[in-house]
Amino acid sequence: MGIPIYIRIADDIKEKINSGELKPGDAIYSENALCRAYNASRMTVRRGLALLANEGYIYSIPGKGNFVQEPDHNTYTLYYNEMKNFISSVDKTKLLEVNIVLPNYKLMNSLQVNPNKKIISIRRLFFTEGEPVAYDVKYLPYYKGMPIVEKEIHYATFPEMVAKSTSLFAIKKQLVIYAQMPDEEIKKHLNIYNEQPLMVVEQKLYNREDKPIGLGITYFKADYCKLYAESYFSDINSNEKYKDEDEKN
Amino acid sequence: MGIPIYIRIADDIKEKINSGELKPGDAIYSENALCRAYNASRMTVRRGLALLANEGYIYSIPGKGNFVQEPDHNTYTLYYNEMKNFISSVDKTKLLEVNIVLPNYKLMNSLQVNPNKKIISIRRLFFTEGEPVAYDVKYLPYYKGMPIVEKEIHYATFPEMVAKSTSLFAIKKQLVIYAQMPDEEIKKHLNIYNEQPLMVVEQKLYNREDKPIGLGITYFKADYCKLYAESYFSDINSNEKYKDEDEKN
DNA sequence: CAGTGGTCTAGACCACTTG
DNA sequence: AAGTGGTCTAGACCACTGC
Repeated sequence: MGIPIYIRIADDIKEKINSGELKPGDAIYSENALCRAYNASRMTVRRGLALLANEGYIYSIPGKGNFVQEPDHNTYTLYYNEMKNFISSVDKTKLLEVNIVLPNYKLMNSLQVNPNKKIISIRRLFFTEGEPVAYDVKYLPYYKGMPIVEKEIHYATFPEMVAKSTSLFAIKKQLVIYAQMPDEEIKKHLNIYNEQPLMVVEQKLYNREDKPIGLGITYFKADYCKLYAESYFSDINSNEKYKDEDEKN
Repeated sequence: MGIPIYIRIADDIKEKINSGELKPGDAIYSENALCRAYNASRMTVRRGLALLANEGYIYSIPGKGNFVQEPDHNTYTLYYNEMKNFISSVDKTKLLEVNIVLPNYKLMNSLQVNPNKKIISIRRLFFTEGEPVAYDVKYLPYYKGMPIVEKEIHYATFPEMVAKSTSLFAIKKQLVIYAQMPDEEIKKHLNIYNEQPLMVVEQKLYNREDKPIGLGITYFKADYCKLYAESYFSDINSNEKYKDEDEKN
């Protein structure tokens, strides 16, 4: 049969955990016991256990054994792209303003810069099918040799704008998400006449040295922004390619 | 030196990727080449590469090689607990109503049940320091032997309420997050007198067979709900325990 | 002390891609 | 045919926990 042993081991144990036969805190059979049970070498058994550990199912205590992990049910995978969310896609942007400013107190704090540091501020409107759907402000501390091209200003997402020099891998990001009523200026830009709230997404970018390299605040018309998240582990179970054979058994 | 070889291999390659020396699409040295370079066996080299693959840095094509992955900069890790968010913690709940209802159209659709299926509906208020901060509704299809105890109704989070029978592992969850104005009933319950929006979080739970087993909708007063998310890979870099030694080099 | 997990080796065979 | 990654073995030594 084509299913690798380590996958079978992982799936079997996973099944025991999902079905409740093994509960958080319970010990797994020892690696040597699993070797005998599956007639496999220890490296193969350990590979199976490594899979489970990566997916958050088990943890190990050296000298004691492998144990079922308490699942973290507060952690989700969130998909967020300022230009493309669950219900709408930005197809046009309008540049309202590009400016060099000095930081106010909040910016100094957020970007960890001194009061004399020049900050590039970019204000944009996002459109979906002719309708203004979001008002967007980006602040980036100005560093030498920072090439901001017109095309980027219009269509690049924030990480793409900032990551010209370093690799996108190196960038750490934080989001803070909340609801808010629009002020008069935003109401004007987004054509809001009734009482309608905003979804606000603050995006903060850090470089490899944990230094802030950008702050973006996007104000979405509530109607045009739903965010979507799902359980952290969407079961990377028996790597798809074995799914069919799996069902036959 | 105490740092395992496979960690060193992974860190070295990670460094090349983070610094931009290796770009997405580039090929890594072959496994055999890395064996020679680090004077290590192939299993050890492969273990290092497995680390990188797990963290999304590289992927492999059998027969060809290992390649640097295009980073997914739209994926975040979101922390969400209905009882405890970024800025406030629920310290009291008030049960407004527990009811057995028949599903309306939206519920039938959401929970994939027929019109005669009995649904348990639970309406609660969440308080923080005496202040009502959220209005919460849960719908769970009623199944035999479903023990809902008073204590759970007050203080359990949704996954905990539902997961009495199966393991929490088996539960898949989806969140949809949006902003909305409160209707009159919610305004009343949450003591909202001015124009203040709500953060709404819909939480849908599925069992192992992908069948919906619960729908929860939580309406937070905007002031009391900020959600927080960060880059998917918070650098599980050189496993903490090696951090110090790492810096010495 | 025996048993556990953590690291590592030096081979093997396979399926695949490339020239 | 040579090189690549994918799976697997049968050992080894270590540090650790428990009795």
